[in-house]
Amino acid sequence: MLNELDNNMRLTSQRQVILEELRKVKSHPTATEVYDMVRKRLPRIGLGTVYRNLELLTEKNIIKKLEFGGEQKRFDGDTSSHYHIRCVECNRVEDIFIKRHKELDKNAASSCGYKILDHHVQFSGICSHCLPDA
Amino acid sequence: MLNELDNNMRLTSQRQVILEELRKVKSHPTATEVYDMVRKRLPRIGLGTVYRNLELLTEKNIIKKLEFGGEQKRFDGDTSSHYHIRCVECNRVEDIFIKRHKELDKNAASSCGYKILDHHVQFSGICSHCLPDA
DNA sequence: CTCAGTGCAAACGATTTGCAGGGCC
DNA sequence: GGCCCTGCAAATCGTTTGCACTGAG
Repeated sequence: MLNELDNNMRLTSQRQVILEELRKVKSHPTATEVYDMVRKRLPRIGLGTVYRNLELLTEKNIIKKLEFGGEQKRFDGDTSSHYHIRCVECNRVEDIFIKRHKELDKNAASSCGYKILDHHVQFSGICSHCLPDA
Repeated sequence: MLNELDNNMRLTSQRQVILEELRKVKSHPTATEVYDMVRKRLPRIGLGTVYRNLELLTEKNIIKKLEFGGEQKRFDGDTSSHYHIRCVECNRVEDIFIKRHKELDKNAASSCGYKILDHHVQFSGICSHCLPDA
């Protein structure tokens, strides 16, 4: 694990625990949530350290930063390409593993002068927990 | 214009000018940018008023709030359903008018227990202004 | 040893809010 | 004339950063 690190990046316990905790869940936690998770194992860790490491791991493509609507950014320990859905009731964010629509990029390319690099699809809906009481 | 307002929503000059300025451009300005645009016509307007009105117009579906990655939220005077692309170099955001992919919603629905309400596609790429010097 | 990384606290930037006055309906 | 809305400023919230110290390599 973390063999993806640069030679001059150190494998600190903080960094290791942050990554482990993030990979343990599928809930796309915010920085504060990661902080809380990690603090159970490293009570003296600072929130700044969490932010710094999440940023750094994102730059190295070891994790992914999700820039959803809403206030806080979320982080995903799964870097495989997939879409996301957010429940408009409880704000839960879950993965959607459907095949990437390559035509989207093609269609977009022909409709504008951009060189298309990537796309992301965010669905919004109501999750099974929130549906019954609607 | 603004006949979409509730009976108890007042048509103040601030509100009117904010909407007019927003509809005038296709640049998806941030709240501060709207503030600057509006201030040329209403020099004494407060930033808080701009935020309050943008929020309110969003709730009434008269404008749209775009929650892109990055720091500030952007606003779109065009509420018709369309996708967006952001230039990773200059952060410009432009419209992509390709047909909505209905299959996306269908595929997503069958892959999760959600009731799908909507989806949005954000492309990232490099715009024509930034391409030559790459 | 050295220098990247840490904890802590202060700084920051975007957005929100409390309040007293103002003007639309 | 009521009350929605405004300007202003202070407050809030997520995130970033400066600094002196620590510990990985």
